Amino acid sequence: MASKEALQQFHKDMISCAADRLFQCNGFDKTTMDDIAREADYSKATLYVYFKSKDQIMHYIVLNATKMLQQKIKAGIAVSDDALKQYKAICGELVSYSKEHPYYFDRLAQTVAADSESRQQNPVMDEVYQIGEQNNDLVGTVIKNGIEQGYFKEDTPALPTGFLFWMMLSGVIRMVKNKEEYIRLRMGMDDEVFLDFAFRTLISAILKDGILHEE
Amino acid sequence: MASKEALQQFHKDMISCAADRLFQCNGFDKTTMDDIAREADYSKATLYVYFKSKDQIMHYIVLNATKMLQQKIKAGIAVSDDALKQYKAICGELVSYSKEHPYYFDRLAQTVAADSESRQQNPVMDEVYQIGEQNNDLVGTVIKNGIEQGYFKEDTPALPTGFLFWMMLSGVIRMVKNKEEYIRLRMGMDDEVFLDFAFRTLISAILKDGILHEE
Amino acid sequence: MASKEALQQFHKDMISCAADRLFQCNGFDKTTMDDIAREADYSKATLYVYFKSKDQIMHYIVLNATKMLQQKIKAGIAVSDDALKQYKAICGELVSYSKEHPYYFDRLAQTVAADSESRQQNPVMDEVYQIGEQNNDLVGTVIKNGIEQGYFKEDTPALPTGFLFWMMLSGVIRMVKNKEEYIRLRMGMDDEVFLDFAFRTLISAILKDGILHEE
Amino acid sequence: MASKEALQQFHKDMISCAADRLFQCNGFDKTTMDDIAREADYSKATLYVYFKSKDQIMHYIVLNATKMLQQKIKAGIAVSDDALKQYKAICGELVSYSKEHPYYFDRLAQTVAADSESRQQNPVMDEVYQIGEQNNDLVGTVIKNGIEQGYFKEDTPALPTGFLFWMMLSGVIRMVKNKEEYIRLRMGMDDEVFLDFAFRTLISAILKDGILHEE
DNA sequence: CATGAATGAGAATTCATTCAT
DNA sequence: AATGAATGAATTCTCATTCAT
Repeated sequence: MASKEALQQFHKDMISCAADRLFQCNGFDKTTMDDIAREADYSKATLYVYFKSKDQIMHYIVLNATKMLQQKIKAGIAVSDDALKQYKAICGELVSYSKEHPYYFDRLAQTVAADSESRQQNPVMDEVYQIGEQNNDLVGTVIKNGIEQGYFKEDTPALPTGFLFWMMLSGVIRMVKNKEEYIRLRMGMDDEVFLDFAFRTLISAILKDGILHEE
Repeated sequence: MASKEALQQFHKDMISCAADRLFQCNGFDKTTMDDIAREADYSKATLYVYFKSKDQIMHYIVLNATKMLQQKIKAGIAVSDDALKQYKAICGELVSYSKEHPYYFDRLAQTVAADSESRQQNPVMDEVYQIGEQNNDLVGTVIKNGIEQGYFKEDTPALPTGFLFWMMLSGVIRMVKNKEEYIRLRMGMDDEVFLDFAFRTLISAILKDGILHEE
Repeated sequence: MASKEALQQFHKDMISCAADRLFQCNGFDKTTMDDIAREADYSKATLYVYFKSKDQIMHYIVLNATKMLQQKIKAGIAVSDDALKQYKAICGELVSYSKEHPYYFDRLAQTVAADSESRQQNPVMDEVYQIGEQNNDLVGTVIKNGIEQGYFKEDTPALPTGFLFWMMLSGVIRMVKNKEEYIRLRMGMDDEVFLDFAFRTLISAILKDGILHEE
Repeated sequence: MASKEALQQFHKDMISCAADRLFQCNGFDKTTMDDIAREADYSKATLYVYFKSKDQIMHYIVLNATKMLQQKIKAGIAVSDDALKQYKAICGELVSYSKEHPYYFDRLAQTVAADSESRQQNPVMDEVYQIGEQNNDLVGTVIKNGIEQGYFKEDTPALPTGFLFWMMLSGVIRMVKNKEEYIRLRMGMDDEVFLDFAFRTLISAILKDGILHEE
């Protein structure tokens, strides 16, 4: 039976997914363990068999989300060697990711905020932080590629720009999710259209001639 | 006595300021009415004389913060007729504002998210929303100015770009606040330097020649 | 209104007395805060207005009991200058005390057992301990009197004997309370008669001629 | 296979010993079945194969402890025909016993408290009670011996005195265990020295001339 | 027999809110 | 208006016990 550990995994995922759904709708504090038990269709006590505390559930979710996000970024980069195509792919992945885990960006921002002190005490938080750094580096690498490939201005500092892009992209995605209605009403745009506009505008900031030439 | 209402105002401000301080430190959910009463030096029951509920305090704070933010944006615009100077001024105001009300950006993002339905039921939230729209328009106006003054690309859509800038700027400011340490460690930059870098990078996206010429 | 503090006192006493009753019947662990609230006819939340925790209630009870016990011992000593009469009076007081607070001796033994470390952290426990020491000294004083008055063997060490008597007396009282039925059945003695027998036997151990001469 | 029952015995002992260790350290209520399972290195469910409930484990321990105590007392008596030597031997046995099962004295005192009604419903408790009676009788026998041998006052009532001695001895041993530190600090005595002092003082109470002549 | 897994029934504690004065 | 006091309704977490395998 290889299933012993797999079964544990299965239950942890069942629970954390249910929790994730509720956290997304109502927020962490307003979601109770009773709610999670009901949503996951386990007894409340069973939750504590798989997770030591409510916080641990959150950490587990964030860690998973972070790992998945990294997969997406890597997948985006793997699409091509061309920096512009990589950028587009990453943007696409981020959007698809934000559809799957709509509130993850908010949560990630809060979690990674944890100072080094509290991270030291919490190995999960620390792992999240480490992966976050790696993600920044990955985006930085794309920028570097783009400079070498002659797309981006030569004086573009890869790492800070990578980090900045990461922040702006995730910030925009986060907010667009909340303002779909507003965007449609005021700008007559679908949220996907608006995001595409955002991605193009942002990349223009470092393009050599300031203009994105689509193939 | 015209002071009747003024006195009410005074107490409301006393309480909401105390609450704001605590919300910023510990978050909304982790702040109790007891905490607020202690911080404001009122009895807990008195809080309920001036606010119907804890949520009402939050709404009041957000509304005030939104209004103040608008003041800041207007002040930034009033600085000059030159769009670039206005942009810079607004960025500066946003940063100074985020120092004074660090927690506001987060809260605003969440609050304004409220859909039209819940806004209808809550006049305060609706007012917040209205002012938020006005703020977007204000930024849009600056963009329009910049186009007319020949700084920005002619095909820049003023309103969406204004909105996008607003989202990106506030997103960056929010996250930088949480990652000061990381930025210093990994990029060797002060947070203010990084923010300046961010503002310059962003504006390059719509500058005609993609380059910001400082005077 | 001098009653402000007095009222607080009143409620604390109401609650702690109710708790005491339940602790005595069912033990500390098996008594819940709900039980106490019901018994005292307060809401459970109100209990926490007057006591920080369940433990605090226990501490309060023990402290009070200890103080009252000291009163009794002092009263017993005050009865006369004659050591034998003092001894008898103290024994009587202890018995009457054990009727009023039947389970106190058990609890005291446990509480005072606390090592100096945990006492340091708990001022109430420490106070209990201090008073306990004073009680030992008081009994020691009686022994000393008795030696001087020629009742007791001259080589009787006052302090250790005082302490020993205290332990044996309280031990016997504790156990007799639990074994009334057994004593009646097996020895055909009322518990009071048995206790009297115990007190006489014990004092014989240090009487000069080993015999208690009643007046 | 005669071992069927022996094996059951073995497991029951494994479990009850583990439980005993934990009860002694942390008390009955603060020891969980999980703790016991871990300490005994059985699965928690297996505990229920051998004991119907947590209470049953306690009862089993108390019964065993009571039986062992009886062994000790009998051993003490067997040492000699001389009542004084028997007394000393019993005292020594009690002390050694209290070192091995420090928590037992407390528990015994509480358990035996059970009234005849609840004993009827619980055969184990009843057995404990029966053995307790026998123990009292055994001590009573020693007293009787001592009277016949001319050591003790002729009017000493054997049974009540036996019982009294049992209570006082166990009471002292119990409390000394908790107050070692205090005794060392205040009286400059080792706990064993103090106990020896206690035993000598107590026996003096019934010695014909009130003085213990050591050989 | 042995046990991993699941859980019902609490347990202590908290807190926003009400109300009589 | 201001508040001390009181509390209902949760909330997180625990644990003895059961049961299918």
